[in-house]
Amino acid sequence: MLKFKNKNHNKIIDKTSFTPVYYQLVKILEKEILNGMMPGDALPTEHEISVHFGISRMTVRRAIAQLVQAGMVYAEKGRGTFVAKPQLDNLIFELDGFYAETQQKDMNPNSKLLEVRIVKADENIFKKSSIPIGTRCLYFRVVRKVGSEPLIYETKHIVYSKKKPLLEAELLNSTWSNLVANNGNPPVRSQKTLQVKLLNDHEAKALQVSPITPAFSVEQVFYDIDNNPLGWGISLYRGDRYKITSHAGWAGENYSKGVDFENEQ
Amino acid sequence: MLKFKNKNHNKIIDKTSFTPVYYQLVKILEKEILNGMMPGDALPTEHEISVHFGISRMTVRRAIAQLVQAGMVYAEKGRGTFVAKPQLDNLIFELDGFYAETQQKDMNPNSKLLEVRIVKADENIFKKSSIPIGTRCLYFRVVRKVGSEPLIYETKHIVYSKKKPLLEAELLNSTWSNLVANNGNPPVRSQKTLQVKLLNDHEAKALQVSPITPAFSVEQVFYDIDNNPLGWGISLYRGDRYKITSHAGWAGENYSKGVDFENEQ
DNA sequence: CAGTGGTCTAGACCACTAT
DNA sequence: TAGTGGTCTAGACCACTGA
Repeated sequence: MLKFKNKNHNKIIDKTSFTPVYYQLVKILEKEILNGMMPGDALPTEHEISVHFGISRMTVRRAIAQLVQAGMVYAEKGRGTFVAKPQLDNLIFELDGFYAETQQKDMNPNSKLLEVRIVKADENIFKKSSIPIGTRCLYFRVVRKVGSEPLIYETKHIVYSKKKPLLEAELLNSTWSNLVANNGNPPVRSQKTLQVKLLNDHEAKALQVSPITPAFSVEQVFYDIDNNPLGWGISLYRGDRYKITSHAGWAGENYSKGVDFENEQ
Repeated sequence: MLKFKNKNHNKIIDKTSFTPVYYQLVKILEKEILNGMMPGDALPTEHEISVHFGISRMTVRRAIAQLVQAGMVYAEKGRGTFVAKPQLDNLIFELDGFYAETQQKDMNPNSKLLEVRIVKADENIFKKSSIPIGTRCLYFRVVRKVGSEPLIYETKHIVYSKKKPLLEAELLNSTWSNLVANNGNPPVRSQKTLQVKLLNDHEAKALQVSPITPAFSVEQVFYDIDNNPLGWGISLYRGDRYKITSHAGWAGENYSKGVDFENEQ
């Protein structure tokens, strides 16, 4: 019997199952680690595991690789594989939902185009985005609402091409990267900066809040494959309405992560 | 000769090299994709690649798996493997540096303990952290500075155990998760919330800024393996000094990501 | 020295896609 | 039906660790 440090292991792998063997093993090892193993404890060797379950060592390695990827274990050449200490001090926030959350949920999301026009990039735009001075850009401002409540204020510049004129509906509904891709030269990378800012009078008015309301500022620059800037935008998210949650470590069943914008306090 | 859509491929794999074959192939494929392939284009089949380079299909699969992991390509059963469209609209910010950056850089980082005492968890603490009302907690407040400039204001509660008394130096210098681990019941997961807040008078005074300064608020709760809360803390980062940068898409050489706290604007 | 994880091979069978 | 990616095997050799 294979010993997982504290107790005999009696799980079995069903080779006829539709779920892959390596994945069954991942789940077995996860459970074994969660129930009674401590950081630093050694897992059985790959050879032991493969013999015990009657599977190939390559399959065992695939399962372990997945646990390494998840940060649950680490392997050391010539020594063994060990339970890792959960990494809890690094903070990773995913802001996918910043946009998506407002869109779903039959909350009547809607947007208002405040201004559109063609501008030539000036010193300021160049400094922020490295778009060369004089470049013709499509400039527009949008307020995004849920119901009658404004939540996001966006200011964007897109390097202009006559190829395809953009319709108002596109400006409001396309994703940022799709808009930037408009001229056929697709963006392949983007640089983002997250800051906190106090809204100025103008922004506060557009968002219908008092001018001293704090806000998340997300600034993005998109580049094509040759590192030419294609677009630059700043989105302001009302700080009184948005918070970002994140989770780290060995997730239990109740894993969650996302953005709320309907919060107390 | 293997055709990578646009041109003949003349790279070669050195099987005697110290760098693994699969990794050489990853780099070759990356270069091939960056130079002239577009999202949606098909890669050569795994079989074609293995024959062309004279390597096993399993090794080819390992290289491709790495590209899938990186989000550069995607595979479809029965169809083939294709170049992916870079995901640029989801925002992922890593705040590892929030702490680390201030520590390095011979910038004379230093911390000041404002208060320590034992408290019993009240209604408010319970609501924020789910630490049961009445639980004895170590409560302390710290200001972290670089040189003479205060940057971070922290308020923390740790579920108290008599096991190991904590020294002042530990409170100031240990990582948050190490402090929480003090009582021998290690934290295995944490929940975090990022918000923007206006500093109140008390916080602003501690950070030596005007009270209407906005700040990042990072709130963390640590749990043990049985989902018992072990600690709860709020860190306030001066919004005028911190910004968080992030990068997405097909990284060129000049990949960068992190936290700056010495910024213009 | 024996044991470990890291790499790699040359097959095999499968489910799926397209024709 | 032919071709694709997904899984799995039973070996092999290597570099590294520890006694």
